[in-house]
Amino acid sequence: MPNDYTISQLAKAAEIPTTTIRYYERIGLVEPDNRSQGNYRLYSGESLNKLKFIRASQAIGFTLEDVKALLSDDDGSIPTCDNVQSLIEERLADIEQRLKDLRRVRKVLKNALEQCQTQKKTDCCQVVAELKAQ
Amino acid sequence: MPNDYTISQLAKAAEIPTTTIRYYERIGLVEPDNRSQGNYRLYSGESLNKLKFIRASQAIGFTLEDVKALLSDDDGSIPTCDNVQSLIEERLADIEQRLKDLRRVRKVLKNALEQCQTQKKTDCCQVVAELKAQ
DNA sequence: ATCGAGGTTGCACCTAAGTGCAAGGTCAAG
DNA sequence: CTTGACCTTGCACTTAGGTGCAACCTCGAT
Repeated sequence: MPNDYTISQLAKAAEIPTTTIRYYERIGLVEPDNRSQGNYRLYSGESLNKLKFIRASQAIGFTLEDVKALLSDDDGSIPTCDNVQSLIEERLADIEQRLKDLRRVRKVLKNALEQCQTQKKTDCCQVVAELKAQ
Repeated sequence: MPNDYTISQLAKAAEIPTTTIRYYERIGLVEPDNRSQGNYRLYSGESLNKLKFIRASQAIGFTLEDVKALLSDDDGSIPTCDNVQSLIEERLADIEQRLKDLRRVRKVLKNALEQCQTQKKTDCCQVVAELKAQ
């Protein structure tokens, strides 16, 4: 793991646009570890890990605000167990709810589609009316 | 079903803020059926149905753009069967994918939480490191 | 020394689905 | 005829997660 990335090297390694990395800096997520003479941002391998962590966290549904909370406490220190645990629990509850909603919606749509198909297209748009009645 | 609602009467009946109704008008979703002398918007029961339909469609995951397509074709006429059907099919595929993603995420989070709990809180934030490895 | 690639900053803009506000017009009751 | 509730318009702002651009700076190679 090299220890001095320019922003575009980091971007390439993390598969994130440089503009997005600067955006993360703006919102206080990732800071360069250093600056070159010419004021170029310089990053360590740590930063690469951090970026990967951010993307992984996003992929499992955390917002960037959540990630910020996961990465550091209010006072800038390491987050407490309770913080981490309750964030995870919140996300889980959230996900269960979304699963429930999606299954309900899937049922409605499947019904509608079936209607759509059995109507032999003579009055498929009946379906729209059906949806109205939901 | 009365036949002349002012905007706030309609809003109350549909349980949608007046501001939102005006917003729907701005984006071409719902137009008042008439105007009073004083230039007040006047709506019919049809409009009430339309609003209910919009909310029902949103609840099953259609965007307002989708709803627009469901409510009228490009030329302003009734949508064709094919239009309706393919919109529904798209939404279904979408939902299946989201269900898959959410189940995966749920698994990751459940693992993390378990780690979190079995660590007896001595090093709960290990979990963060685990997530990094995803 | 100069050229092009890549860096810097600040600022504006994007989507989606609204919300908020100000300045003014209307309506019904008292 | 005034008061208060409701309506009108237009415009700006919101959240989240970025993208795009202009004007300028730096670096390495030729």
